[in-house]
Amino acid sequence: MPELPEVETIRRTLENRVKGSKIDRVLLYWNKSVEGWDGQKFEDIVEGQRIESLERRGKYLLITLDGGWSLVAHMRMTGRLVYFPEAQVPDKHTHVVFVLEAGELHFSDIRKFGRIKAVPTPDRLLHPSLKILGPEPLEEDFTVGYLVLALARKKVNLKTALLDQTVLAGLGNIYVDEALFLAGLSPERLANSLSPEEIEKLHKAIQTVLQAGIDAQGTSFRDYRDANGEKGSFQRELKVYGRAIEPCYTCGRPLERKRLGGRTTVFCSHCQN
DNA sequence: ACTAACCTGTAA
DNA sequence: TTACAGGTTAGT
Repeated sequence: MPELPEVETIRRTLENRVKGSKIDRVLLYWNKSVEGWDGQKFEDIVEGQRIESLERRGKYLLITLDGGWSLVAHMRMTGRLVYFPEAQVPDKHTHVVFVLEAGELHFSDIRKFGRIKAVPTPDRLLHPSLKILGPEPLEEDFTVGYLVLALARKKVNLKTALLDQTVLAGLGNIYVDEALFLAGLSPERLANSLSPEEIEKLHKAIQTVLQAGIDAQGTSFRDYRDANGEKGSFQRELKVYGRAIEPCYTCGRPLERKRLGGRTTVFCSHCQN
């Protein structure tokens, strides 16, 4: 579910709610949602620690605690982190409850793919799956020059290349399709076949779409909610994702649906070349 | 470079 | 009943 704009929105809304507060207790309802580093028990690591800061890297949320540990969370498809000011009876999909000094933080996940792992704070970015991530698309190290180099060595189609988190951290199925539409590029194009002008358009489109997603507080196509339990609004601005067969807003022709890189891809074969 | 696996819910 | 869903990883 959450891609970069959604995780960033969770980070921001959560920061307002829980930064500085102490985690008194951890209640586990489904053990596989959490892992403790080196087999240490998750609850023992976390209980009694205060939340110092919240960061995001790609689609990962990093919650740093004051006792030398950090929580690395990934929501995968349907994970949510929602804050409640008052104690709440956990619903059937809530797998972890963090009881805070004031209020509770509930991790719920219908499909149970999401994970929260406790790691020593200095190692939080060295975790294998984080270490391999490409640059942050909205930071300065994501330059046109970088994208030129990164795409040059990919022998796959554009859709597959942009979903690859080692190329760029944080794009998922929604925002890749939207960025490619905005850039006027076909998802079927070979990643190493783009002209410098096309790469520049793509670079711009990726940043524009992600920033718009953040500004809209994410895309609530179905399950996504922020830390206040609120929906985002970017679903109202989607040009192609979820619109297969429907008319292209630019040319009126029906949008195409194809499976690329193992994911459903929607695009306009007339406007995207 | 594809596919299955991890899971549950919803819609066709 | 089957297909499919904002993701990642471990197998061919």
